[in-house]
Amino acid sequence: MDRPRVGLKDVAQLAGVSVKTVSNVVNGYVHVTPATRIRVEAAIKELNYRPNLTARNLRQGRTGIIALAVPELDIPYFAELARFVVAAAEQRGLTVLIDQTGATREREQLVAEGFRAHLIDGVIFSPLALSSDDLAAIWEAPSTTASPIPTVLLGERVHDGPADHIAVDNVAAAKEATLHLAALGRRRIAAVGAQDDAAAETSRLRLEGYRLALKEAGLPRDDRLVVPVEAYHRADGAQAMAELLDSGAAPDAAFCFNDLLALGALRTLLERGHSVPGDVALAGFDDIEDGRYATPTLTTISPDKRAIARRAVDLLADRLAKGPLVAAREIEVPYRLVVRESTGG
Amino acid sequence: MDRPRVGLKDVAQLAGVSVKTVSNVVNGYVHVTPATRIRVEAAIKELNYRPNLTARNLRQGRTGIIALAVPELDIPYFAELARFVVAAAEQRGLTVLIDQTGATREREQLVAEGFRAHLIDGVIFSPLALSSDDLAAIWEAPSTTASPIPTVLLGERVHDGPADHIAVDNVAAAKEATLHLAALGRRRIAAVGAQDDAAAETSRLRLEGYRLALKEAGLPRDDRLVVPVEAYHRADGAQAMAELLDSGAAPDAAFCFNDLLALGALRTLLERGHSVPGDVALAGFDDIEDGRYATPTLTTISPDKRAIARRAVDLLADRLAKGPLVAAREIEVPYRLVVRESTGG
DNA sequence: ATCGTTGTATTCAACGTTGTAAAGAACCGC
DNA sequence: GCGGTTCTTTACAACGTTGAATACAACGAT
Repeated sequence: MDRPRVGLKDVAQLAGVSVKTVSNVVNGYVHVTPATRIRVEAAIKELNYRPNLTARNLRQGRTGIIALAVPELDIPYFAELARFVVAAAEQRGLTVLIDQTGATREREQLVAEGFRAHLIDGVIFSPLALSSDDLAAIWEAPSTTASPIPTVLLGERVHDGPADHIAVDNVAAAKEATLHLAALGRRRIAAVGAQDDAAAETSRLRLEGYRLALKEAGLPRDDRLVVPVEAYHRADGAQAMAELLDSGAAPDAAFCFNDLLALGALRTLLERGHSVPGDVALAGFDDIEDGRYATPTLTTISPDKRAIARRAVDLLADRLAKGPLVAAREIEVPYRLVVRESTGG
Repeated sequence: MDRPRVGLKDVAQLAGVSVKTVSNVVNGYVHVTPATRIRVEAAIKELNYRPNLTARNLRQGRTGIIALAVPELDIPYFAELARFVVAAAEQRGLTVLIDQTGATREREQLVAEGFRAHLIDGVIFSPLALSSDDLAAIWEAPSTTASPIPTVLLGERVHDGPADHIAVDNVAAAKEATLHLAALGRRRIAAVGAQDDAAAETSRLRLEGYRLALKEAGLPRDDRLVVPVEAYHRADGAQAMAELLDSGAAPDAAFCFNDLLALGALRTLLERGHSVPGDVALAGFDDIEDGRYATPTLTTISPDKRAIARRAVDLLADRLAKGPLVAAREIEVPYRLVVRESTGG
């Protein structure tokens, strides 16, 4: 490693001024003579000086890095979200470090406990494996002294926790999607994506919305139409739909708890010669780009991902500035039902 | 910010030893009496001490962070790649910071010039907008003193540059895909994804492979079958296929330079009532999960993404350890043609 | 002239960590 | 016991930066 490290000191020497003056120039401090400023800038250029961010961070006690903790990057919803988060953070001068939890309890726990503390200022966290109770437990007794790392939660909500929270109204959205299917005249509407796991808050809420919709539409509740899944990937959707068809439950529509499940289900339906939406209408959740190019295109609930990202970064930046004094905030972002071909749009 | 920062000092005081001793315990230094070790560990636990990575990094001159610079995270190929890179890096104790260039010259230039120097130790870089010449130019005259940041290039290759390089044999792969289409008896095979931009090395190589295949199969070269695109997204593929069909070029197959283009093209074909592979057979490149669930499923070239990621991290880690002395290395990773329904597999 | 005021530049200490050198303790062989 | 070795711990100085306090001019206003 023979990289010749250039520091303020070297620049100062070359320009014939003090270290601090160079620092002032670099940071755009006002009271510097044009003459010295020019001299210093020339020296900076000549030596190709770059401020050492590590040192700056150490001095200032903050790193300007925030973490985005998501299950997996190759889940399109999270990839799209990540893009918006990175963009929003950049606008505020923050750098995003992405942490993949793989949706495992172990890794999510690390995140909640402040893994990489001192390296990141805060975290935007989308937990899947941890329940609200888990999170609450971690935050209540992490230690006697340190307060938890500033956190913005996406999806899960922790009552009375220190973290801000952003989400769409899952119940209302799921209900609206299901009602849309009912409005097409479908009577045997399946729900794909139930999860036993107590941690699966999202699944619970969407199932609740689905059931409310059935009731409101005057449709009977038939639990054979509710299909559990391992995870929310295409493969799970495909398998779930296969089970559903094999079970003889004879659905004429399905509300899938996310778009990947819907795309998997779609694949199974088409593979077996069913027509969509003719035989079975399909609706998903997330509005990933994928669904806009599937054939048929996918009806879905479209949460405002840009808003989620922007507000998450805003909340976090605000909390970083103001400290843990600010009470936890609760933000609801809008969504809309996008009707496409898979429900005969 | 009333986060009570706990440092080695505090632990040392509580345990009644020197700061350095605590540091030794933390770093697993051998010569520490069991007795003191226990005392120190107790103190660490009581205060919930976490080493300040920033300070450690400053002291050691390296951060343990590497950047992965990709065009956009929500391009599935890069999302999948990112997942593998993050995983591989973690195994080596490195943290990955993801930089989105948006495929813009400006941002890619920053990356090549060592943006965030001092914050990252090295970078795995997948350039789209910069040509080999651009990169070479940047590396040759960045400054008289500083050497460029350790870099592993994915895709683009810079002759005689200081960066390691990893890629599949684009020409051979493209040729194989095209020959596969020819072997089905297709005679009017289109190429979707040409780009005028001199920077588009990937496009050039795949086009070359396509043309070699035509020659080898004894098919005439018809440039009306070569369709240029703006970018490599689904929308571009959809539009390109529309133009192709409208132009009267009457293709009976298309080799798309990536899977997203193929999926876009597929959408257009189905939307207009053409059958795939009946009327037009389709092949893509990248083997993103998406293509495995499309209907029809997508024939594609599958580069070994896990290998790309692992080797990229290996090369970078090696270079970090050994410094710029090591000569630039050239790695070719394997690929295979995966035949699926879109070519009647 | 003298005193403040304002503008410019500097010195000093500190952020939390670790490498180096060296001090102190314990033990060995003679 | 004495010099020498090994083990354990420590003091100190750095890494590169910036905030606080301060020195030094130059300038009006008294």
